[in-house]
This record gives sequence, structure tokens and C-alpha cells, in this order.
Amino acid sequence: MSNPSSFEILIDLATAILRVEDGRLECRLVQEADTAPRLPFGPFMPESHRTMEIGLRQWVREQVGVELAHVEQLYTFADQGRDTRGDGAHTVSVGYLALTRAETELPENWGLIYRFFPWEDWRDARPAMLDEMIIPALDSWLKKADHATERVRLAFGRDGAQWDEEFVLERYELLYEAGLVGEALRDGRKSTAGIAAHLGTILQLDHRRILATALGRLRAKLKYRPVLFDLMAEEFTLRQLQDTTEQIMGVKLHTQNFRRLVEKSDFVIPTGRTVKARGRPAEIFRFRHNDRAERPLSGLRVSSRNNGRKKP
Amino acid sequence: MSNPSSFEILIDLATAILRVEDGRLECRLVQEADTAPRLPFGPFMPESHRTMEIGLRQWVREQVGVELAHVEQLYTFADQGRDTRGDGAHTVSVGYLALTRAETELPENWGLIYRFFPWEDWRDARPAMLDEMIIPALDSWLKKADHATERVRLAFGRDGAQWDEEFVLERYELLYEAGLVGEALRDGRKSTAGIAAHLGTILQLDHRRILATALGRLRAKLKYRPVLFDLMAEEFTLRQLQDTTEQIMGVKLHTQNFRRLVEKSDFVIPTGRTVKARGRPAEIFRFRHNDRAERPLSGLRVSSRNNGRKKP
DNA sequence: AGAATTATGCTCAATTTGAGTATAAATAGG
DNA sequence: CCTATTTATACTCAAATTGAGCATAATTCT
Repeated sequence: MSNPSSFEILIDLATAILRVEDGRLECRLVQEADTAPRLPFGPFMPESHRTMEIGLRQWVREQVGVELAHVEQLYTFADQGRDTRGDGAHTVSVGYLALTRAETELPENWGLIYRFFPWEDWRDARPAMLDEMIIPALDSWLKKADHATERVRLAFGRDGAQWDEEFVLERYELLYEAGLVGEALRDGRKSTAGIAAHLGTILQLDHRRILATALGRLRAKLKYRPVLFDLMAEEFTLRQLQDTTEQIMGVKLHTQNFRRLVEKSDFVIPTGRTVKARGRPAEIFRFRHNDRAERPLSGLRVSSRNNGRKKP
Repeated sequence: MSNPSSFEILIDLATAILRVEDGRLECRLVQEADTAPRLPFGPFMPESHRTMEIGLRQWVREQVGVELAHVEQLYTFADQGRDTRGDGAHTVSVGYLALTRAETELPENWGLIYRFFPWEDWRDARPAMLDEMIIPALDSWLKKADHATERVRLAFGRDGAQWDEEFVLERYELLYEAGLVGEALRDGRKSTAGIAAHLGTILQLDHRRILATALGRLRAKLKYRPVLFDLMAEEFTLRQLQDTTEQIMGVKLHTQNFRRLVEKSDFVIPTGRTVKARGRPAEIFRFRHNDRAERPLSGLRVSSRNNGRKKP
């Protein structure tokens, strides 16, 4: 075949493993001495890995030993300049999203998702950092890079556009290009925004980009497939289910309507038992198992709650 | 770095280029002597391609010379046994979807999409081949491969499950595994279904799998992003818009409601002019250009029309 | 016991959807 | 030129869904 030497490539398989523990969305990290944390990853070795998913499962097993529920390929990244190993190899990374219910782990191994994307957490309110830092910095960047004006408008919901919670990757990429995340500096981009900002926690290589893709995909998928249940324990209360959803979507929901939606969807069955906590005991539900499942959990088109404000 | 010789890989970039011509969804093919048709594709060469999309655009330019509107990465396929070149190289293919308005081409270069997936075209009715061929053949396959029963149920909408028009890939893969498409025979799978069926037209390598992914993705995406307009000419009637949608989704729509949806969505503006044809002249519209665009064209959650049958 | 807290039930209006009827403006064919 | 046919467009109506809020229930906290 044609001379391969000019375009042979290494493929890295990197996996964002997410779980919800204690009502909060977390990502499994690998922390090695003196470096930024990273995702579990390793090379795809076609001689021993029949498929990429097999390879990825091997690296996950070896590096973190977590049981994966749902696994899904996200995207293949190949831009030059994002690989900081500087060994001259051409490396492409294939990012995966995995969901798990693991809880038998050292908590230090897990990082809260919104540490990496603080601007994505709208559960209390629109994050102040958006108006105080991000938007002004982007504006000053756009003076030099006005080709990106429309992308910023759409991604950050400015000027009539809606904030779309699925655009996690688009927002991260713009912040990278504007030099507002640590990776930009690391990769030798000059901060044209004029502000040496380091929004969120940095990860190795392009792992935060993969994580952004994972969060965006998960937010999108929640609306049409019952992946939610791959993050829940066998049994749960509707409040826990709602917490998980809110955590993923980054917004608060209207509790009564969420309940109505879930009950109608027929994905859950009540066990009859209840769990006691602070107020009235909550009923325990379980997921209706696969035999009749996989309808769209449509209607989960999360419209963030109108926090107490009455209609005019 | 670790010894690369054991896992270096070639990456192929293959693109499904779709257009709607004369109201029908077509795919750009490359037909060479004595072989099955293929998609435009070529290797990713990191030395000269800064990104994969640049590489893909080069191959498209060289091989077919079509102007691409929308371009989007679909999936990276790496299973062994799907590469029929047998030259020992490890090849991974990254599939892309591209949309175009091209019409300055030899018609022979384009193939109707539903030639490759005849079971996906429900515009007139549920395709007879489903009940006459596919389901029985799958049933006989499932006797030997009952691990796939649930996948078949979901993908083909049996036994209470809904037919989901987005599951194009899932259906194609099952037909491949059951030995019902030509590629299975070519790749040396024995037809466990007991029927030497060759449903739809074969393509080279894993190109039909990529095309299935493209159709599924396009069907899904139509519901939440205005990609439709990347397939339309500058100006169009609502009937043409509806034809395009029906062609993609593979179902007929309720005309009046489609009109209501599109007009309300604010994506189109009337030009005031009309076009004459058979009956009453249709008004000509144009897409409202990017300045205010990119809202979800939600509501395009196509529920196939109740073809003339009245409610009980 | 009373206040606070959380879960659950229910109502109601606004909006969206699915389906159909009615009308308008052409062409085609005698 | 008159009439049937065709296609586009307008409008109606009931059912279903959604967004929001009020009400009540069952606990714990003090």
C-alpha cells in the first residue's frame, strides 16, 4: 500500500467517566505527581484491541478499575497544537463518555464537574462570573477577532439568543481561543483577551475539551434517552432523580412538574417503601427494567424554573 | 515515547455528501471500474492536514469537486474485519456528513439514498419488504443469536416498541450481523439468517455504515437545528421545504401543520413573489439569514401523518 | 405543641399539537 | 369559456402538554 510513513498516527482513547455521588456530578480523575489531573486514557492498539471500546475498557480497568454502565463515543479530535507531549508523534484522541454508579472509591479520585466549567452551573442563578469576567473579556477579544462574534452570540446567549445548555463545548472552545482558560497559555496561545484568566481547573492534554463534549452530550441525550438511570442506584427517590437531572442540566426544575413527567413516562415503578429524612418521607422508586424500555423520555426538555418570580 | 510500531494506524476520512435534487435525497458516489461504488475518501495526513476537516475537504475537492455547506463529524469506526483491502494495515475510518446544494453535476454521480436503505422509506406506507423479508429473516437469525432479541425489538419497533426513524445505523448493523446485506457476505460472515439476501445496494469498505450513520444523524438533527436550509436553494416554496423534510425523515407530513410550524418558527421570510406550476401558485420564501438564526426548530418532531384515515 | 421542612396532590390557564374543513388561485381539457 | 382538477393557503377545534402556583400530608426540630 502507499507509503504509510508519512501519515501514521497514534490514537489515544480517553474516557470521561461520570457519576452522581451525594447529589453531585463528578468525573473520575487520575492525579499524578506534579502534573495537572487527567482522564484515564491510553493508546488504541489494534493488535490486541479488537475494537476501540475494548481498548478503552482495558485502560479504564487498569488505571481506575471502575465498573462502567453506559459507554458512548463522543468525538475524535485531531487538531495540531493541542498535544503538549512534544515528542513529535501525531496523536489523535478519541473521546468517550461513560456513566457509572460506582461509589466504592476514594473520594479524592473524583472531581466535581463544575470545577472545570463553573460558568455552566446555573442552578442558583446565572453565574456572576459571566457578566463580571467572561463577557467583558470576550468582548475585548472580539475587537481583535470579530470573525467569532456570531459564535460568541450563539454560544453565550447574547443579544437575543438563548443560552443553550447543550453548547458546553462551543463555550469552552471559545474561551480557549480567547485565551481565557489555562490550557491556552500552556499551549502557547497569547491571551488576546488581555486578561490572564484561568477559568476553571486545568486538565492535561485536551482532556477538558473531551470533558466539555461529554457534558454537552449528556445534557442533550437526557432529553431523548433514559440514560439518567445509568447514573442512579437501583432504588431512589424522585428527589434524588431530580437532583441528578438538575446537576447534569445545570438548572433547577419545578419539582411538581418533574414528578408529573417522570411518573407519566412510566420509567419508574414505586416500591411501596419510603425513606425517612428531614420532612415528609419520600417514596422509593426503581427503574422499570429494560424489557419495555428505551422510549424517549421526551418532555424532559428542561425549561429552567421560574425561581419564585411571578408572572407579570 | 513507547514503541509506536505496535499500534500505528492509518486514518481514512470518508464523507457522505448529501443533497436534495428534484425533491429527492441523494448521496454523492464515486464509481470506479468493476467495483462497488464508494464515498469520497482518503487518508488523514497530519503532516499536511492541520485538522481532519481540512483533509476531508481536500479529498472531496480532488475526487468530486463539490462545494460543501454544512460539515460535521459523525463517528470513528475501528472494528477489525470490516476492512476488505487485506493489506495488513490497521485502518480506522472517521466518517463525516456534509450537506450541499450542488446541482452542477452529472446525475450519474449521485445515488438515491433509499436505494441503500429501502426499509427506511415509509413515505407511502410501511415498506412491504419489512414484513415480507426482513422480520422473518431476523426471526430466524434470532433463533441462533437470541442475545440480539432486545436490540431487534428496539431497532425495528416490534412488540410494542415504536419505530424510531433515527435508528438507521442500529438497523443496518443488525442486518449486517444477520447476514442480510451484501457486505456481510463480502466480509466472510456466513448468513445465519438462512437467506442469502442482499438488501439494498452495497458500497465499498464500511461506507454504507457511514452512510447509515449520516442519515440517522441528519434525521435527528433536523429536529433541533436548522440544517434543513443547508440543503435548500436560496429561494424555495414551502412545498419544496416539506418535500425535503419528508425525504429525509422518510415519512409524509401534514401539510397545513408543517406550514404553521415553519411560519411560526420565523426561519423563513416571504419574498412576495410566487411560482407557477400545476395548481394555485406557491409563494416563494427565503431563509432568514444567520444574523438571528440558530434557534431550535423545535416542533419539527415529525409525527408521521395519519394518511387520510379518520379518527375512530 | 407549633414551626419548619420536604413530599405529594391538584388546579388552571396558556400553549402546542393533531386532524380536519373550507377557500383561493391556478391549469387542463373539452 | 366553462368545469373539473390540482395545489396552496386559511382557519377551526378538540385533545394533550406545559408552566406555574396553591393546598395538603407527613415528618423532624425545638
